[in-house]
Parts: sequence; structure tokens; C-alpha cells
Amino acid sequence: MEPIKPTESELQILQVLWSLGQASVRQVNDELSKVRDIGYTTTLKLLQIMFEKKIVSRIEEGRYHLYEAAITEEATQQFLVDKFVDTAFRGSAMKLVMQTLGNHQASKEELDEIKKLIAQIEQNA
Amino acid sequence: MEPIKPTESELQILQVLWSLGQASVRQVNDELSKVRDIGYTTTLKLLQIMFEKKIVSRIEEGRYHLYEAAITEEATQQFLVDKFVDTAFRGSAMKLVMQTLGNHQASKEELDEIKKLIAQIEQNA
DNA sequence: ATTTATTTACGAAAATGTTCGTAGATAAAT
DNA sequence: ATTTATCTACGAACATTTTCGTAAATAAAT
Repeated sequence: MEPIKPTESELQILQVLWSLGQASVRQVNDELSKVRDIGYTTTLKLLQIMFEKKIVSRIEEGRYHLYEAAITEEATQQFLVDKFVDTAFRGSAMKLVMQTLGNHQASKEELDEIKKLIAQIEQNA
Repeated sequence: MEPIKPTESELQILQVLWSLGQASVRQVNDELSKVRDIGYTTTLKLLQIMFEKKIVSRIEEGRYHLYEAAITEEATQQFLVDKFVDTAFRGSAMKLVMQTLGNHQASKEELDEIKKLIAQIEQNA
């Protein structure tokens, strides 16, 4: 696995692809348009660039293309968190955890899940 | 507080300033040079730009300038986490927490601190 | 006193990312 | 059949960020 560094726009598109699974340029553009102003050919160009970079794959379905994310959401998040911890938290992942926990609403269920995860980590320690 | 959006390079410089407190261009450049290749005038220019944007303040000390971060590390992290959760975790802060907890080494002390924080959140719920 | 080093300011090149217009091909609509 | 719509490819304009060279001022060294 090479370290892929998607740009801001590319990430937005990946999000759409991760949620749609497989999609035409039109579909991606429609989704993206809900979030921000973007022209059809801009979306197309972005997908073409991402295809060259192999961040997405595509299959020709008749005259048009169906695109699909070529990297998983988890792997990408992992990579981004690592980088983020470095650049914004001077390397301290736990500071990031604390900061996020403290400043964002968490449901009871989520807190329970986190507690469970912590218990698990403690067991394996 | 306006939403400040430091660039990658600006963040690196902020980190140096947060750790040094107050520093000359020379000092900042020396620190930054440990991390990556960068010319003196590049560092200078970056600091000048950041000064215009008011992300850093400076005082004239004789012939040279002493720079200081004008925004706190915490506020910046807060802002960056919010943005990061949106762009990389489709809005789910807790997914970010779980992902980070699961993939980074945490000491017993850190885990205890996190548990304490969770207990506190549950109390105030 | 003259040279050398260090500092700030500034402009502009280089690098990177984003946006879109235009052209050509094919399908759909009239 | 002709027009209209939709698709891909591609180049180039635009925007943003990064980098550094050069000049002017001042201090330090010789």
C-alpha cells in the first residue's frame, strides 16, 4: 500500500463513492452538488485525475463509466488520522481522542461502545 | 473568533511557536529545518504572511522581530478536528475516536484519563 | 574604514489544486 | 433525418500555496 494523499476535493468524491458504492459521473456530481456548487465537467475531471492516480477504478458500461473507490474508507481514515495527529496534535493521538470526546456530543450507545473498546484494549495489554 | 484556516506550512510553524513560545525567524527556521528542508527567507515569508493574517503577532526587538502564535493550540485543534470529522469521517466524531483509540498505542495512564473523562460526560448527561 | 554577515521586505517564479470551456462521439428525442 | 442532449477527453485558465532570489538596511568582524 502506497501512502495515498487525497486532496480536499478528492476526499469529497471518495465520500460519495463510499456511500454509493459504484456510480456514474452524473450520480457523483448530483450528490456532490447537494454539498457545494460544482460543474459537471469539474466532477468528471476530478474523477479522471483520481483514476490516473488509481484512487478510483472504473468500468465501461456502454458509453459511460462507472466509478468505484479503489481504496477503503478505513485505510484512508487510518492514514489521515496518522497525518492529522502529526500535524495538528504534535504526535499525541490520545490528545486528539480527549479533545474530540470533550467537545462533541456523544450518545449513550457510543459511550458504551467506547468503554467496551477500552476494556478490550486493557485486556490485551 | 473567526474561523482561521492555517495551511499545512502555517501549521508547522504554529507548532514550533507553540513549543518555543516566542521566537525569532532564525529560531523558527532552525526548528523547522529539523523537520524538513526549508530556506531562511521561506520561513521569513511565511511568518510575514501569517502576521498579515493575524495568526501570529510580533514585536520588534532591536533590528529583528520576535514572533508569537496569536491563536491558541486548543482553539486551533478544536477547529481542525471539526473540519477533519466532516471531511474524513462524514461527520461522525465518535468514529474518529474509535478509529484512533483502536489504532494507536495508549498507555495505562492515558486510558485512565479517558475513562475519567467519559465518566464525567455521563454524569453531566 | 571596509568587508562580511544577518536581518527585513518584496516580488515573482514554481508547484499544486481546482474549475470550466470546447470539441468530438454517441445516444435520445422530435 | 435532424436536432437536441449526454457523455468523455483534454487543455488551459484560475486560485492558492510555497519557495526563493534580490535589494536595502544595519550590525559585526576584520
